[in-house]
Amino acid sequence: MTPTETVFIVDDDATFARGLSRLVRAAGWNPEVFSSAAEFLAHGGRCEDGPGCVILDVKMPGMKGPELHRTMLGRGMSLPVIFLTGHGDIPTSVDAMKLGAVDFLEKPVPGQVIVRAVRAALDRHADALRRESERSEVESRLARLSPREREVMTYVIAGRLNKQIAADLGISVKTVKAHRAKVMEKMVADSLAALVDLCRVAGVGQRAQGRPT
Amino acid sequence: MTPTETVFIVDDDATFARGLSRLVRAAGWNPEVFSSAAEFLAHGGRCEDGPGCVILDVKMPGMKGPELHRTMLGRGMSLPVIFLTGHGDIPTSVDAMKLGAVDFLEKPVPGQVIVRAVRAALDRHADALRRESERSEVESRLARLSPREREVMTYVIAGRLNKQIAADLGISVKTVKAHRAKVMEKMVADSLAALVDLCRVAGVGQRAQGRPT
DNA sequence: GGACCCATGGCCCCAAAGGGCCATCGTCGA
DNA sequence: TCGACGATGGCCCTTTGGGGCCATGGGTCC
Repeated sequence: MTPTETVFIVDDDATFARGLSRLVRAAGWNPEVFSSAAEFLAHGGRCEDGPGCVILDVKMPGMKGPELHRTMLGRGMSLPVIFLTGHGDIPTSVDAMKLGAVDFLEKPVPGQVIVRAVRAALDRHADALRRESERSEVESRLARLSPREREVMTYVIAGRLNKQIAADLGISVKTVKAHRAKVMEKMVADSLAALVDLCRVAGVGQRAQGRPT
Repeated sequence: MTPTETVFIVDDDATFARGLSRLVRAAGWNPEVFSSAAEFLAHGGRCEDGPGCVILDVKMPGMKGPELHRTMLGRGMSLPVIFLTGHGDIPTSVDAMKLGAVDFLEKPVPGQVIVRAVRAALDRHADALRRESERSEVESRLARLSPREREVMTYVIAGRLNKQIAADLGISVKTVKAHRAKVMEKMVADSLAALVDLCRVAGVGQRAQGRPT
């Protein structure tokens, strides 16, 4: 079964939201409607089993769409945002896009346009989730390393030889080997190349040698 | 000396362009004015010695700003674009931002706002140039590899042992070693880690092992 | 035709990495 | 206090990788 793709709809206009909800359902996604930013934030925008996105009304009583967008970013929520607005202006749309909104549409919007935007948003989120899951997997492995192991690892992925690392750290080659072996085991890397890749995924220790000219 | 930062101004309104030009110069950058998209394209937007950006008027006789933007992207020009417009609309601004425009401003714009946008655009371009120069350096090294060497390299950065590569290619370990040595020499990599890094910069052969769960 | 590059590979040797076995300390939690 | 674990390291042996030296054969470019 296809993992459920959830489309959160945050709009104070119940009638409009219902229409959107139907559209979303008809397109094969799972709509969830909220009538205010606060209500949405209380729920947390969790969509356990798959990618999702949010369709935000710009103009709502209480917290406005753009403000909610910023709040979401501040909380580290990666849910892509699509704005819908009745009376938007350029600065608002530009700011929204700068912050990574997928689209900024003016009502009335043809259903097809919304569907396309949602599709793009869901795809983007699916990518983000993939990258994030890889990254967090690597992070959890990194977390299992002892400080010393991690230190040795940074030397290893910098291309240093065991003897050099030993000299730098003032310890014996045997000990470096021991740490190194532990690193490979804990990181579940079966080769130096794999270890370097894993570290790059997590953004650890860039560049093993001087940059090119 | 600071490398010259060039700000191309494409606007059919000569008076406005002159004002912009003065503003840009006062901010310490080098302005270059063009009165039409065609004129700018003919010049090519080359700014030899440093980062640059373009300030485009949306509404011009002949090719419009957004059209020029697309043309630039089609030609692989990495110059960041800032739009200025008198009568813009949301779809235009949103499309421009989706295509990577740095900003989309409505006239009249406070000089300070323009300066900030240009600063951001120049910084972005400087980054892009840095990455591009690294990338092209690696590409040129890759281009020096013989097909066989490159083939061997993909196995190497996938974490395969020489004996495994030899078996896979049906050749002797000695030959693999020879190719491998040539690869390290031509790529100017002094360690496996460095080689992997170089390849990642150029987007060659991702992931040395299965992805995490 | 000679210079050069590429692909191939045998022989040999050394350096480096991997790993087993064992041992000592010190810390920390049960 | 015992046991787990991290850090350290000696000894030893095997597998790999790196290179030197040399050779063959096939192309290509002046």
